Amino acid sequence: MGVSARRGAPLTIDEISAAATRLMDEGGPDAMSMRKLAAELNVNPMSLYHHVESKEALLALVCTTSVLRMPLPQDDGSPWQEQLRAMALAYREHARQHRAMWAYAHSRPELIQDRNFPVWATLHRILRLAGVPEPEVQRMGDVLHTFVTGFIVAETECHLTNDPEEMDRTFDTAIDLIIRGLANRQTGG
Amino acid sequence: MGVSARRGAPLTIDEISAAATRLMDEGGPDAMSMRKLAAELNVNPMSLYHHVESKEALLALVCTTSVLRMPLPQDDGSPWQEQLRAMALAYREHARQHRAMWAYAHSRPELIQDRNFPVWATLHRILRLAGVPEPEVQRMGDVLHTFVTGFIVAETECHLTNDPEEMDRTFDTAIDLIIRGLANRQTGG
DNA sequence: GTACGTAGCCATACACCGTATGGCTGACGC
DNA sequence: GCGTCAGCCATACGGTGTATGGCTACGTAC
Repeated sequence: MGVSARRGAPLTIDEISAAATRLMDEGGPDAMSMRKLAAELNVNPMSLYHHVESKEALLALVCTTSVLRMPLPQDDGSPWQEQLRAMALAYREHARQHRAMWAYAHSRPELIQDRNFPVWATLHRILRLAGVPEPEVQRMGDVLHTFVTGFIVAETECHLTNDPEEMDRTFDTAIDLIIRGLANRQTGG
Repeated sequence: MGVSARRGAPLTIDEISAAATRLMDEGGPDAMSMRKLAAELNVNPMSLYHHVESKEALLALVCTTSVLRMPLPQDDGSPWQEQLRAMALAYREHARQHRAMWAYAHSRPELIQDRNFPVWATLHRILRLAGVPEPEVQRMGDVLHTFVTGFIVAETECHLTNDPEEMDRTFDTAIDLIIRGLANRQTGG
């Protein structure tokens, strides 16, 4: 029923999403233009709008599907410090593969505010493991998330050193600071 | 020599910068279009380019002048914990007044990477006061900056709670976590 | 006074953007 | 055969940043 004149098969949302992700990764939201995307898919720009409500909606889709694919550390019985570090590293790796997407997602509150993403369950689990009392889990989770996110955005946006070794040391310093802050909730000043 | 036909006085860079800041605060970098800016100043769009190299350069100017105006805590002899908190609050206040600018600045590495901004001297001073050994001051400063920035971006971009009281509690949790992490550099795990 | 350089300004134009509108085509149910 | 509708697309509108080149009026030199 009305397949594209220039293509054999009809468009699919997955195809669109994949191409959009590529354009996004290559040049950010400005480079991901509906026209370029259509050209890439060998389709008229307006055809995209049969599968997607708007550019904004498409970018939201791209962000959420990507986040949902991010691997998270399972509870393997290792100490919470290890698991926390592993989770931060997962974030870091994901951000490195999708720098522009990260920056963009943070300008869209509704994409971040949603606490139903599995990320949050994992983070809260680790915090309970670290002995954070229940009424503080949500708040502490929010704080840690902003810290790790802030660090990783800074790293991927090149606000810090360019030396990879020094960068790793800085990452360790960051995680250690968080871990010490968490570990000394009772004793600390 | 060639004053605008529609205005009495010639344009000034300060005037342009001020209007650009206003547009930026109101609707972010997209709303700050050269055409709207020109209309606001009752001038032809192209006239702006006699005072400014490009939109990008103008936004860079807007960001840096604004950051330089941000008030910073002086060393009043109070404990480093107090001064650190005061500095975070200064950031917070500034971000609240210029949300969009903050988000934008963080997509422009060269605006953040410059360690000559007075912000850094103040931060490093406080860290020395907290007993951070000299070789770690720079690194720890970078880490703290990413943490505080991450938190404040999250707050101003509404990634967290909407309840102001809960927001203040979350802010305290964040600062306390940092302070504990710093205070227990030797003893902590 | 008059010629020239030039700072400041602006009209026009180009290439790009997102998308509203409305019409085409061809598969499907009846 | 006929209606419906999914999929696609041509056209057009109003927006963007800015390259180009020309206008005006002032400051200076002669």
